[in-house]
Amino acid sequence: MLDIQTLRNDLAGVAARLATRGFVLDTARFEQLEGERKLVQTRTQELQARRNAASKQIGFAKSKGEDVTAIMAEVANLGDELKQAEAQLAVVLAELQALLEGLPNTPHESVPVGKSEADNEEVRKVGSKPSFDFAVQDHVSLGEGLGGLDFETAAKISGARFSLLKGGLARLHRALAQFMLDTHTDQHGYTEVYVPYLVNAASMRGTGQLPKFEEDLFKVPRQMGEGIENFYLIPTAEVPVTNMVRDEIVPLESLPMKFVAHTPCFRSEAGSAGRDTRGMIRQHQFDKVELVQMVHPDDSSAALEQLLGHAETILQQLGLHYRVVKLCSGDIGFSAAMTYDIEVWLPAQDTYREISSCSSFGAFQARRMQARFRNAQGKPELLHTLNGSGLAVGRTLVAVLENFQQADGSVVIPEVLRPYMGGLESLRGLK
RNA sequence: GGAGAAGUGGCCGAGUGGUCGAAGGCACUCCCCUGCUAAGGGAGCAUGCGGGCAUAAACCUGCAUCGAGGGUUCGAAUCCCUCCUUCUCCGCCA
Repeated sequence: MLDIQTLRNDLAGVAARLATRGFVLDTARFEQLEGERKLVQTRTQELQARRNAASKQIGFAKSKGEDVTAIMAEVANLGDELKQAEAQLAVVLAELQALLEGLPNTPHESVPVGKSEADNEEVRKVGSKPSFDFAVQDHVSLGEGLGGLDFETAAKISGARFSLLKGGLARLHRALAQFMLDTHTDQHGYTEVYVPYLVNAASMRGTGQLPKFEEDLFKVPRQMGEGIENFYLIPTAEVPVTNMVRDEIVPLESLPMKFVAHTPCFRSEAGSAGRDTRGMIRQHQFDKVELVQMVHPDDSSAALEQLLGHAETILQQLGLHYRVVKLCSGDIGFSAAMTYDIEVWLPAQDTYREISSCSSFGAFQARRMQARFRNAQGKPELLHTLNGSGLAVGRTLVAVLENFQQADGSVVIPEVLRPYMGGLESLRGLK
């Protein structure tokens, strides 16, 4: 959520910055709502003040045994007017809030201006493309050849966009997650957390998935008293982990907070019918190791570079070729102020595919969540949040399969994973 | 699932219709005293949103907030209803 003060003080400026990401801010509507709010709020508070003063008088007079009928009569007339004003105020505030919650974050000043993916900036390439003297297979035929990847059974059990891993492949998948977790906890100073996979609407609102992107989420209705309230399956660990600090005021000394979590992620992929239908690239369920940081506002830029480096370490240690892309203003996500994508080389597709997305959100999420720290002056101040995949486990598995495949259809296991694989050096025809 | 108890500021904890946004304590900040450690005295110290303000801080002021949402009342932390959460006991269970 953007700071309403900023909107009041520099509406045109905010509109211009939002325009760089292709968002049109209805400034006239904001001004109209804001004007109405000011009017109604002032009037409501005036009425409340009068009522409070009169009530106080009544109490005071009664305690002295005086007659209060005169004041009572005066206050009685206030009632209806006040109720009406309060109701009107509630409506205006709700509209204003809805408008505010629908506004995306303003891009950081360093973000390149652009319309789409095509305008993203390549920051660097690391490593080099592997060369093959045979016709490469994609991960689907490799996995099926190894007997460890079974989409048909997954489809029978659940439907399209699910996968089933077996034997060595299932273990490799687990090994990847373990390796990532161990690296981030042992070498990068993150605290591992295990978190709920079903969260409430307030949490989704806090990180910005709600109210705008409900169609991307899996909803689980449940009976709550007389009504229905929804749980939501997390689309990323960012949601539960970041919401750990919702409605909290943490001490200055606790910053930066760095958490890592391995969770499944669930996405309805509502808008992507027909895209990436083959293989494990785009699934309703996939595992991800997620890095989350809560930092002092002064440190968030440096923290993003650091977090990006942590994610890159995984690819480097696995020996995978990748590039880092800085997303342009038109391509960054709703809540993000700045985003780097890490794209891994996939030889069978002859292209780079996103395997991690590292973003800084400034105070955008913190403001929605009222997540604060006590600053040096002792005053509560919004903290800054960041997160990034480190990495998407399913896509990493795809990358390992495709990049380390051999002519005979076997796959060499990267050395750093072998301790997690019982010393196994390659996957071949496992049952 | 059944029975009971409880949810108050950073923390502990008083408060059952009226100068209560809230006693007292701890923690914290400032000052005084004290030649270490410790102790003593005084003051300050919730959050959000408005207005003063055309701008940052400070300050003054109004409103709201005592788990959440409704209700009763001139007035609710306090009474009523619904819900949520936590704790204890019983049952069930990975």
